[in-house]
Amino acid sequence: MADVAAEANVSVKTVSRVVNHEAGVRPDTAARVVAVIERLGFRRTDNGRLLRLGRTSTIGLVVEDLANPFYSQIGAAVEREARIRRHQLITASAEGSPSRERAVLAELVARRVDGLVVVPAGATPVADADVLASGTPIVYLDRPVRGDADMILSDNHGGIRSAMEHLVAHGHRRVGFLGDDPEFWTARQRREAFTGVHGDLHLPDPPRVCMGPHTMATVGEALTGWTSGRDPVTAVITGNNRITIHALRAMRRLDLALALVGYDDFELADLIDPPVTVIHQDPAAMGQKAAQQLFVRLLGEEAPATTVVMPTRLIVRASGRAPRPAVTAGAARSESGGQRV
Amino acid sequence: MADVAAEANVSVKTVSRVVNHEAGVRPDTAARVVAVIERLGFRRTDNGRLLRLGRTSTIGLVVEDLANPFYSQIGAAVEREARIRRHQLITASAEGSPSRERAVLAELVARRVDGLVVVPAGATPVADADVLASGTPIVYLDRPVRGDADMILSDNHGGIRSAMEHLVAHGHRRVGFLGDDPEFWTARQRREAFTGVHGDLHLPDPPRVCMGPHTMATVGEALTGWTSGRDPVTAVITGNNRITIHALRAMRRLDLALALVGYDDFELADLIDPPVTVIHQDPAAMGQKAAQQLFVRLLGEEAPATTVVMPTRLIVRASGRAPRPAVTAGAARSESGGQRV
DNA sequence: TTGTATGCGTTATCAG
DNA sequence: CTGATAACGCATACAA
Repeated sequence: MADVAAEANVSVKTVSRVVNHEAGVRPDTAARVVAVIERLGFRRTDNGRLLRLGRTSTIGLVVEDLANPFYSQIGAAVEREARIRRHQLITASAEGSPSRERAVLAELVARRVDGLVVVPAGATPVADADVLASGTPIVYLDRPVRGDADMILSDNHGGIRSAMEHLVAHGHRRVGFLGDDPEFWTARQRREAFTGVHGDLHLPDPPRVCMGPHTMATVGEALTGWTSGRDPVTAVITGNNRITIHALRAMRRLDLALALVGYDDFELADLIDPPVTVIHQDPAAMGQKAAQQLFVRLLGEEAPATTVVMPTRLIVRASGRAPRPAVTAGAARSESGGQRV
Repeated sequence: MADVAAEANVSVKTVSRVVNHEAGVRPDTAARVVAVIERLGFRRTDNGRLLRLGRTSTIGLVVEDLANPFYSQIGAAVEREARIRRHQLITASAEGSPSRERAVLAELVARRVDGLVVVPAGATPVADADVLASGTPIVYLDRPVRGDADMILSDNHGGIRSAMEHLVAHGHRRVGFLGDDPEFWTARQRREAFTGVHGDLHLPDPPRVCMGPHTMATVGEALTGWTSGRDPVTAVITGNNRITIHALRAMRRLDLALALVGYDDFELADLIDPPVTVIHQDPAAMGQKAAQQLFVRLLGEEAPATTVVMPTRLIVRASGRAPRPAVTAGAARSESGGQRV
């Protein structure tokens, strides 16, 4: 900028004015400056500007794994909202580790991002002290934290309930729940919803629950156990998209034909045989909501922290009906008249 | 930092030394400073530091759509490489628009990212002039650009060839190609590979090609056309993951049972009926390679631009064999002895 | 061992 | 309308 100023025989401030389209520059002066800018190929650097302005026009997003479709859809939505508002998005994976999450947040705070959207890791997430101290606005997503903060959550209880009611309506009484690592709040939440609804619907005790972390092997073992004894399970609910996939593979490999409702919709769920009934949360909508809430804060809104619970929707395909004929599931009273699901 | 200095009765420089763990500070002084830092909750801001240092420890990633698994896997890999090297990653979606890509790149250059990984948009991408002028190291990914630059590409020709050889080995002679928008270089590349190999293998002319942009409807129309006349097509190759999915849905809806090989692997391809044979590119490996190459440049490597072509791998499942019995595919000489695929 | 002066690139203030 | 100067938060060179 100094170069341009020297070349155009004006002060840096005048160049600054031209670059920022500020009023109060004589047209011919402006034209001269513009010409020099073109000739020298000058581009304003944001660093100095942002240092001076005290903002970075940057927001940070911290999730567990950017490659997981659930998070990548959140990421795409947050980035879009940011771009609309001329902000840039720094993304980081915490890889499920609370300590890494703290480190990543510290780095983002050090960089003075204007705000943060975080899917918190760990068993009982606490509003991050560093972030709190820095005063950086933050919106937590998918899982709540102890402390006063904006949160966008999903209706886990409602999702599980809709799944179980669906299964029961199709004659299932013995339903198993394959949950994720109880380290995750959502996993515990869904487990509690499962046992709660299990009681409400007067299903035969004990409720079968197997929490993760899961691999296809652990899922397979659980399913084998649940189906090999007396009173075999005829349906399972899986606690998230990864476990759904493990379960589908395990069922395929073990040649089990259980009814299934999966948490999280996934692409191609309709092309699997049978098409998979799922509890749909809308990650794009959640991400958008979180970003919007963050920008409300960035605009100086001082209202008390809000918690938004986003609804889920049961997408009925076929896997929630009675098991396939291959299995002799005496207890399952199929309602769908021999439909091969 | 000035506050801390004042409070501890030392100079800013001493605080700086303590913060950066530089040698040459008396332990008791350091302790005093640390105490004040704790008390005031001081955290160094990167802005000033980076302004002074002339680097930002930030790299940028520009792709078409962060929610597409192909790109989100690239994003996760690039972010991981960046994090290992204590850099942060700014991601942006160009949404397939060259003008938006230019705008996004200009913003990243203005922010003085240290380097860029870009999946270029547009028909004939040219090394971005702004980026070039700024001297920002850049690695292009998945599609080449005119001009001298590092590129990580995928072996599109080899991928298509492996798919066609597989289909021919399973008795198919009339194969259709459903490509993406010829706007994309990869789409054109794969189309050319298809027609080239089609000739090499002496398959009956004319080669059936239908380029996008595609919806399930356009894919359905193409498939209907190809299968309804005489000399019906018995197998199709799809040009990327989105088109594969359109094709699967269309075939399901139209009750067509064509052999299929899809470009790009996708989760659950093995659970579809029949399991989908795919040409696998490894987006994570491509992203990692691109980031590694970028960091080589960031370390000052001055070697001439390199182009790396990553191999593809045919993952054989079942969909590439003869069509299902439902179709009377006289021309398809199944080799798999009645196996029900 | 510690401090002073200076500069990174930009914008704000206020005087001309 | 234009410019000189200070300031943003930090690091470097050099001096004490």
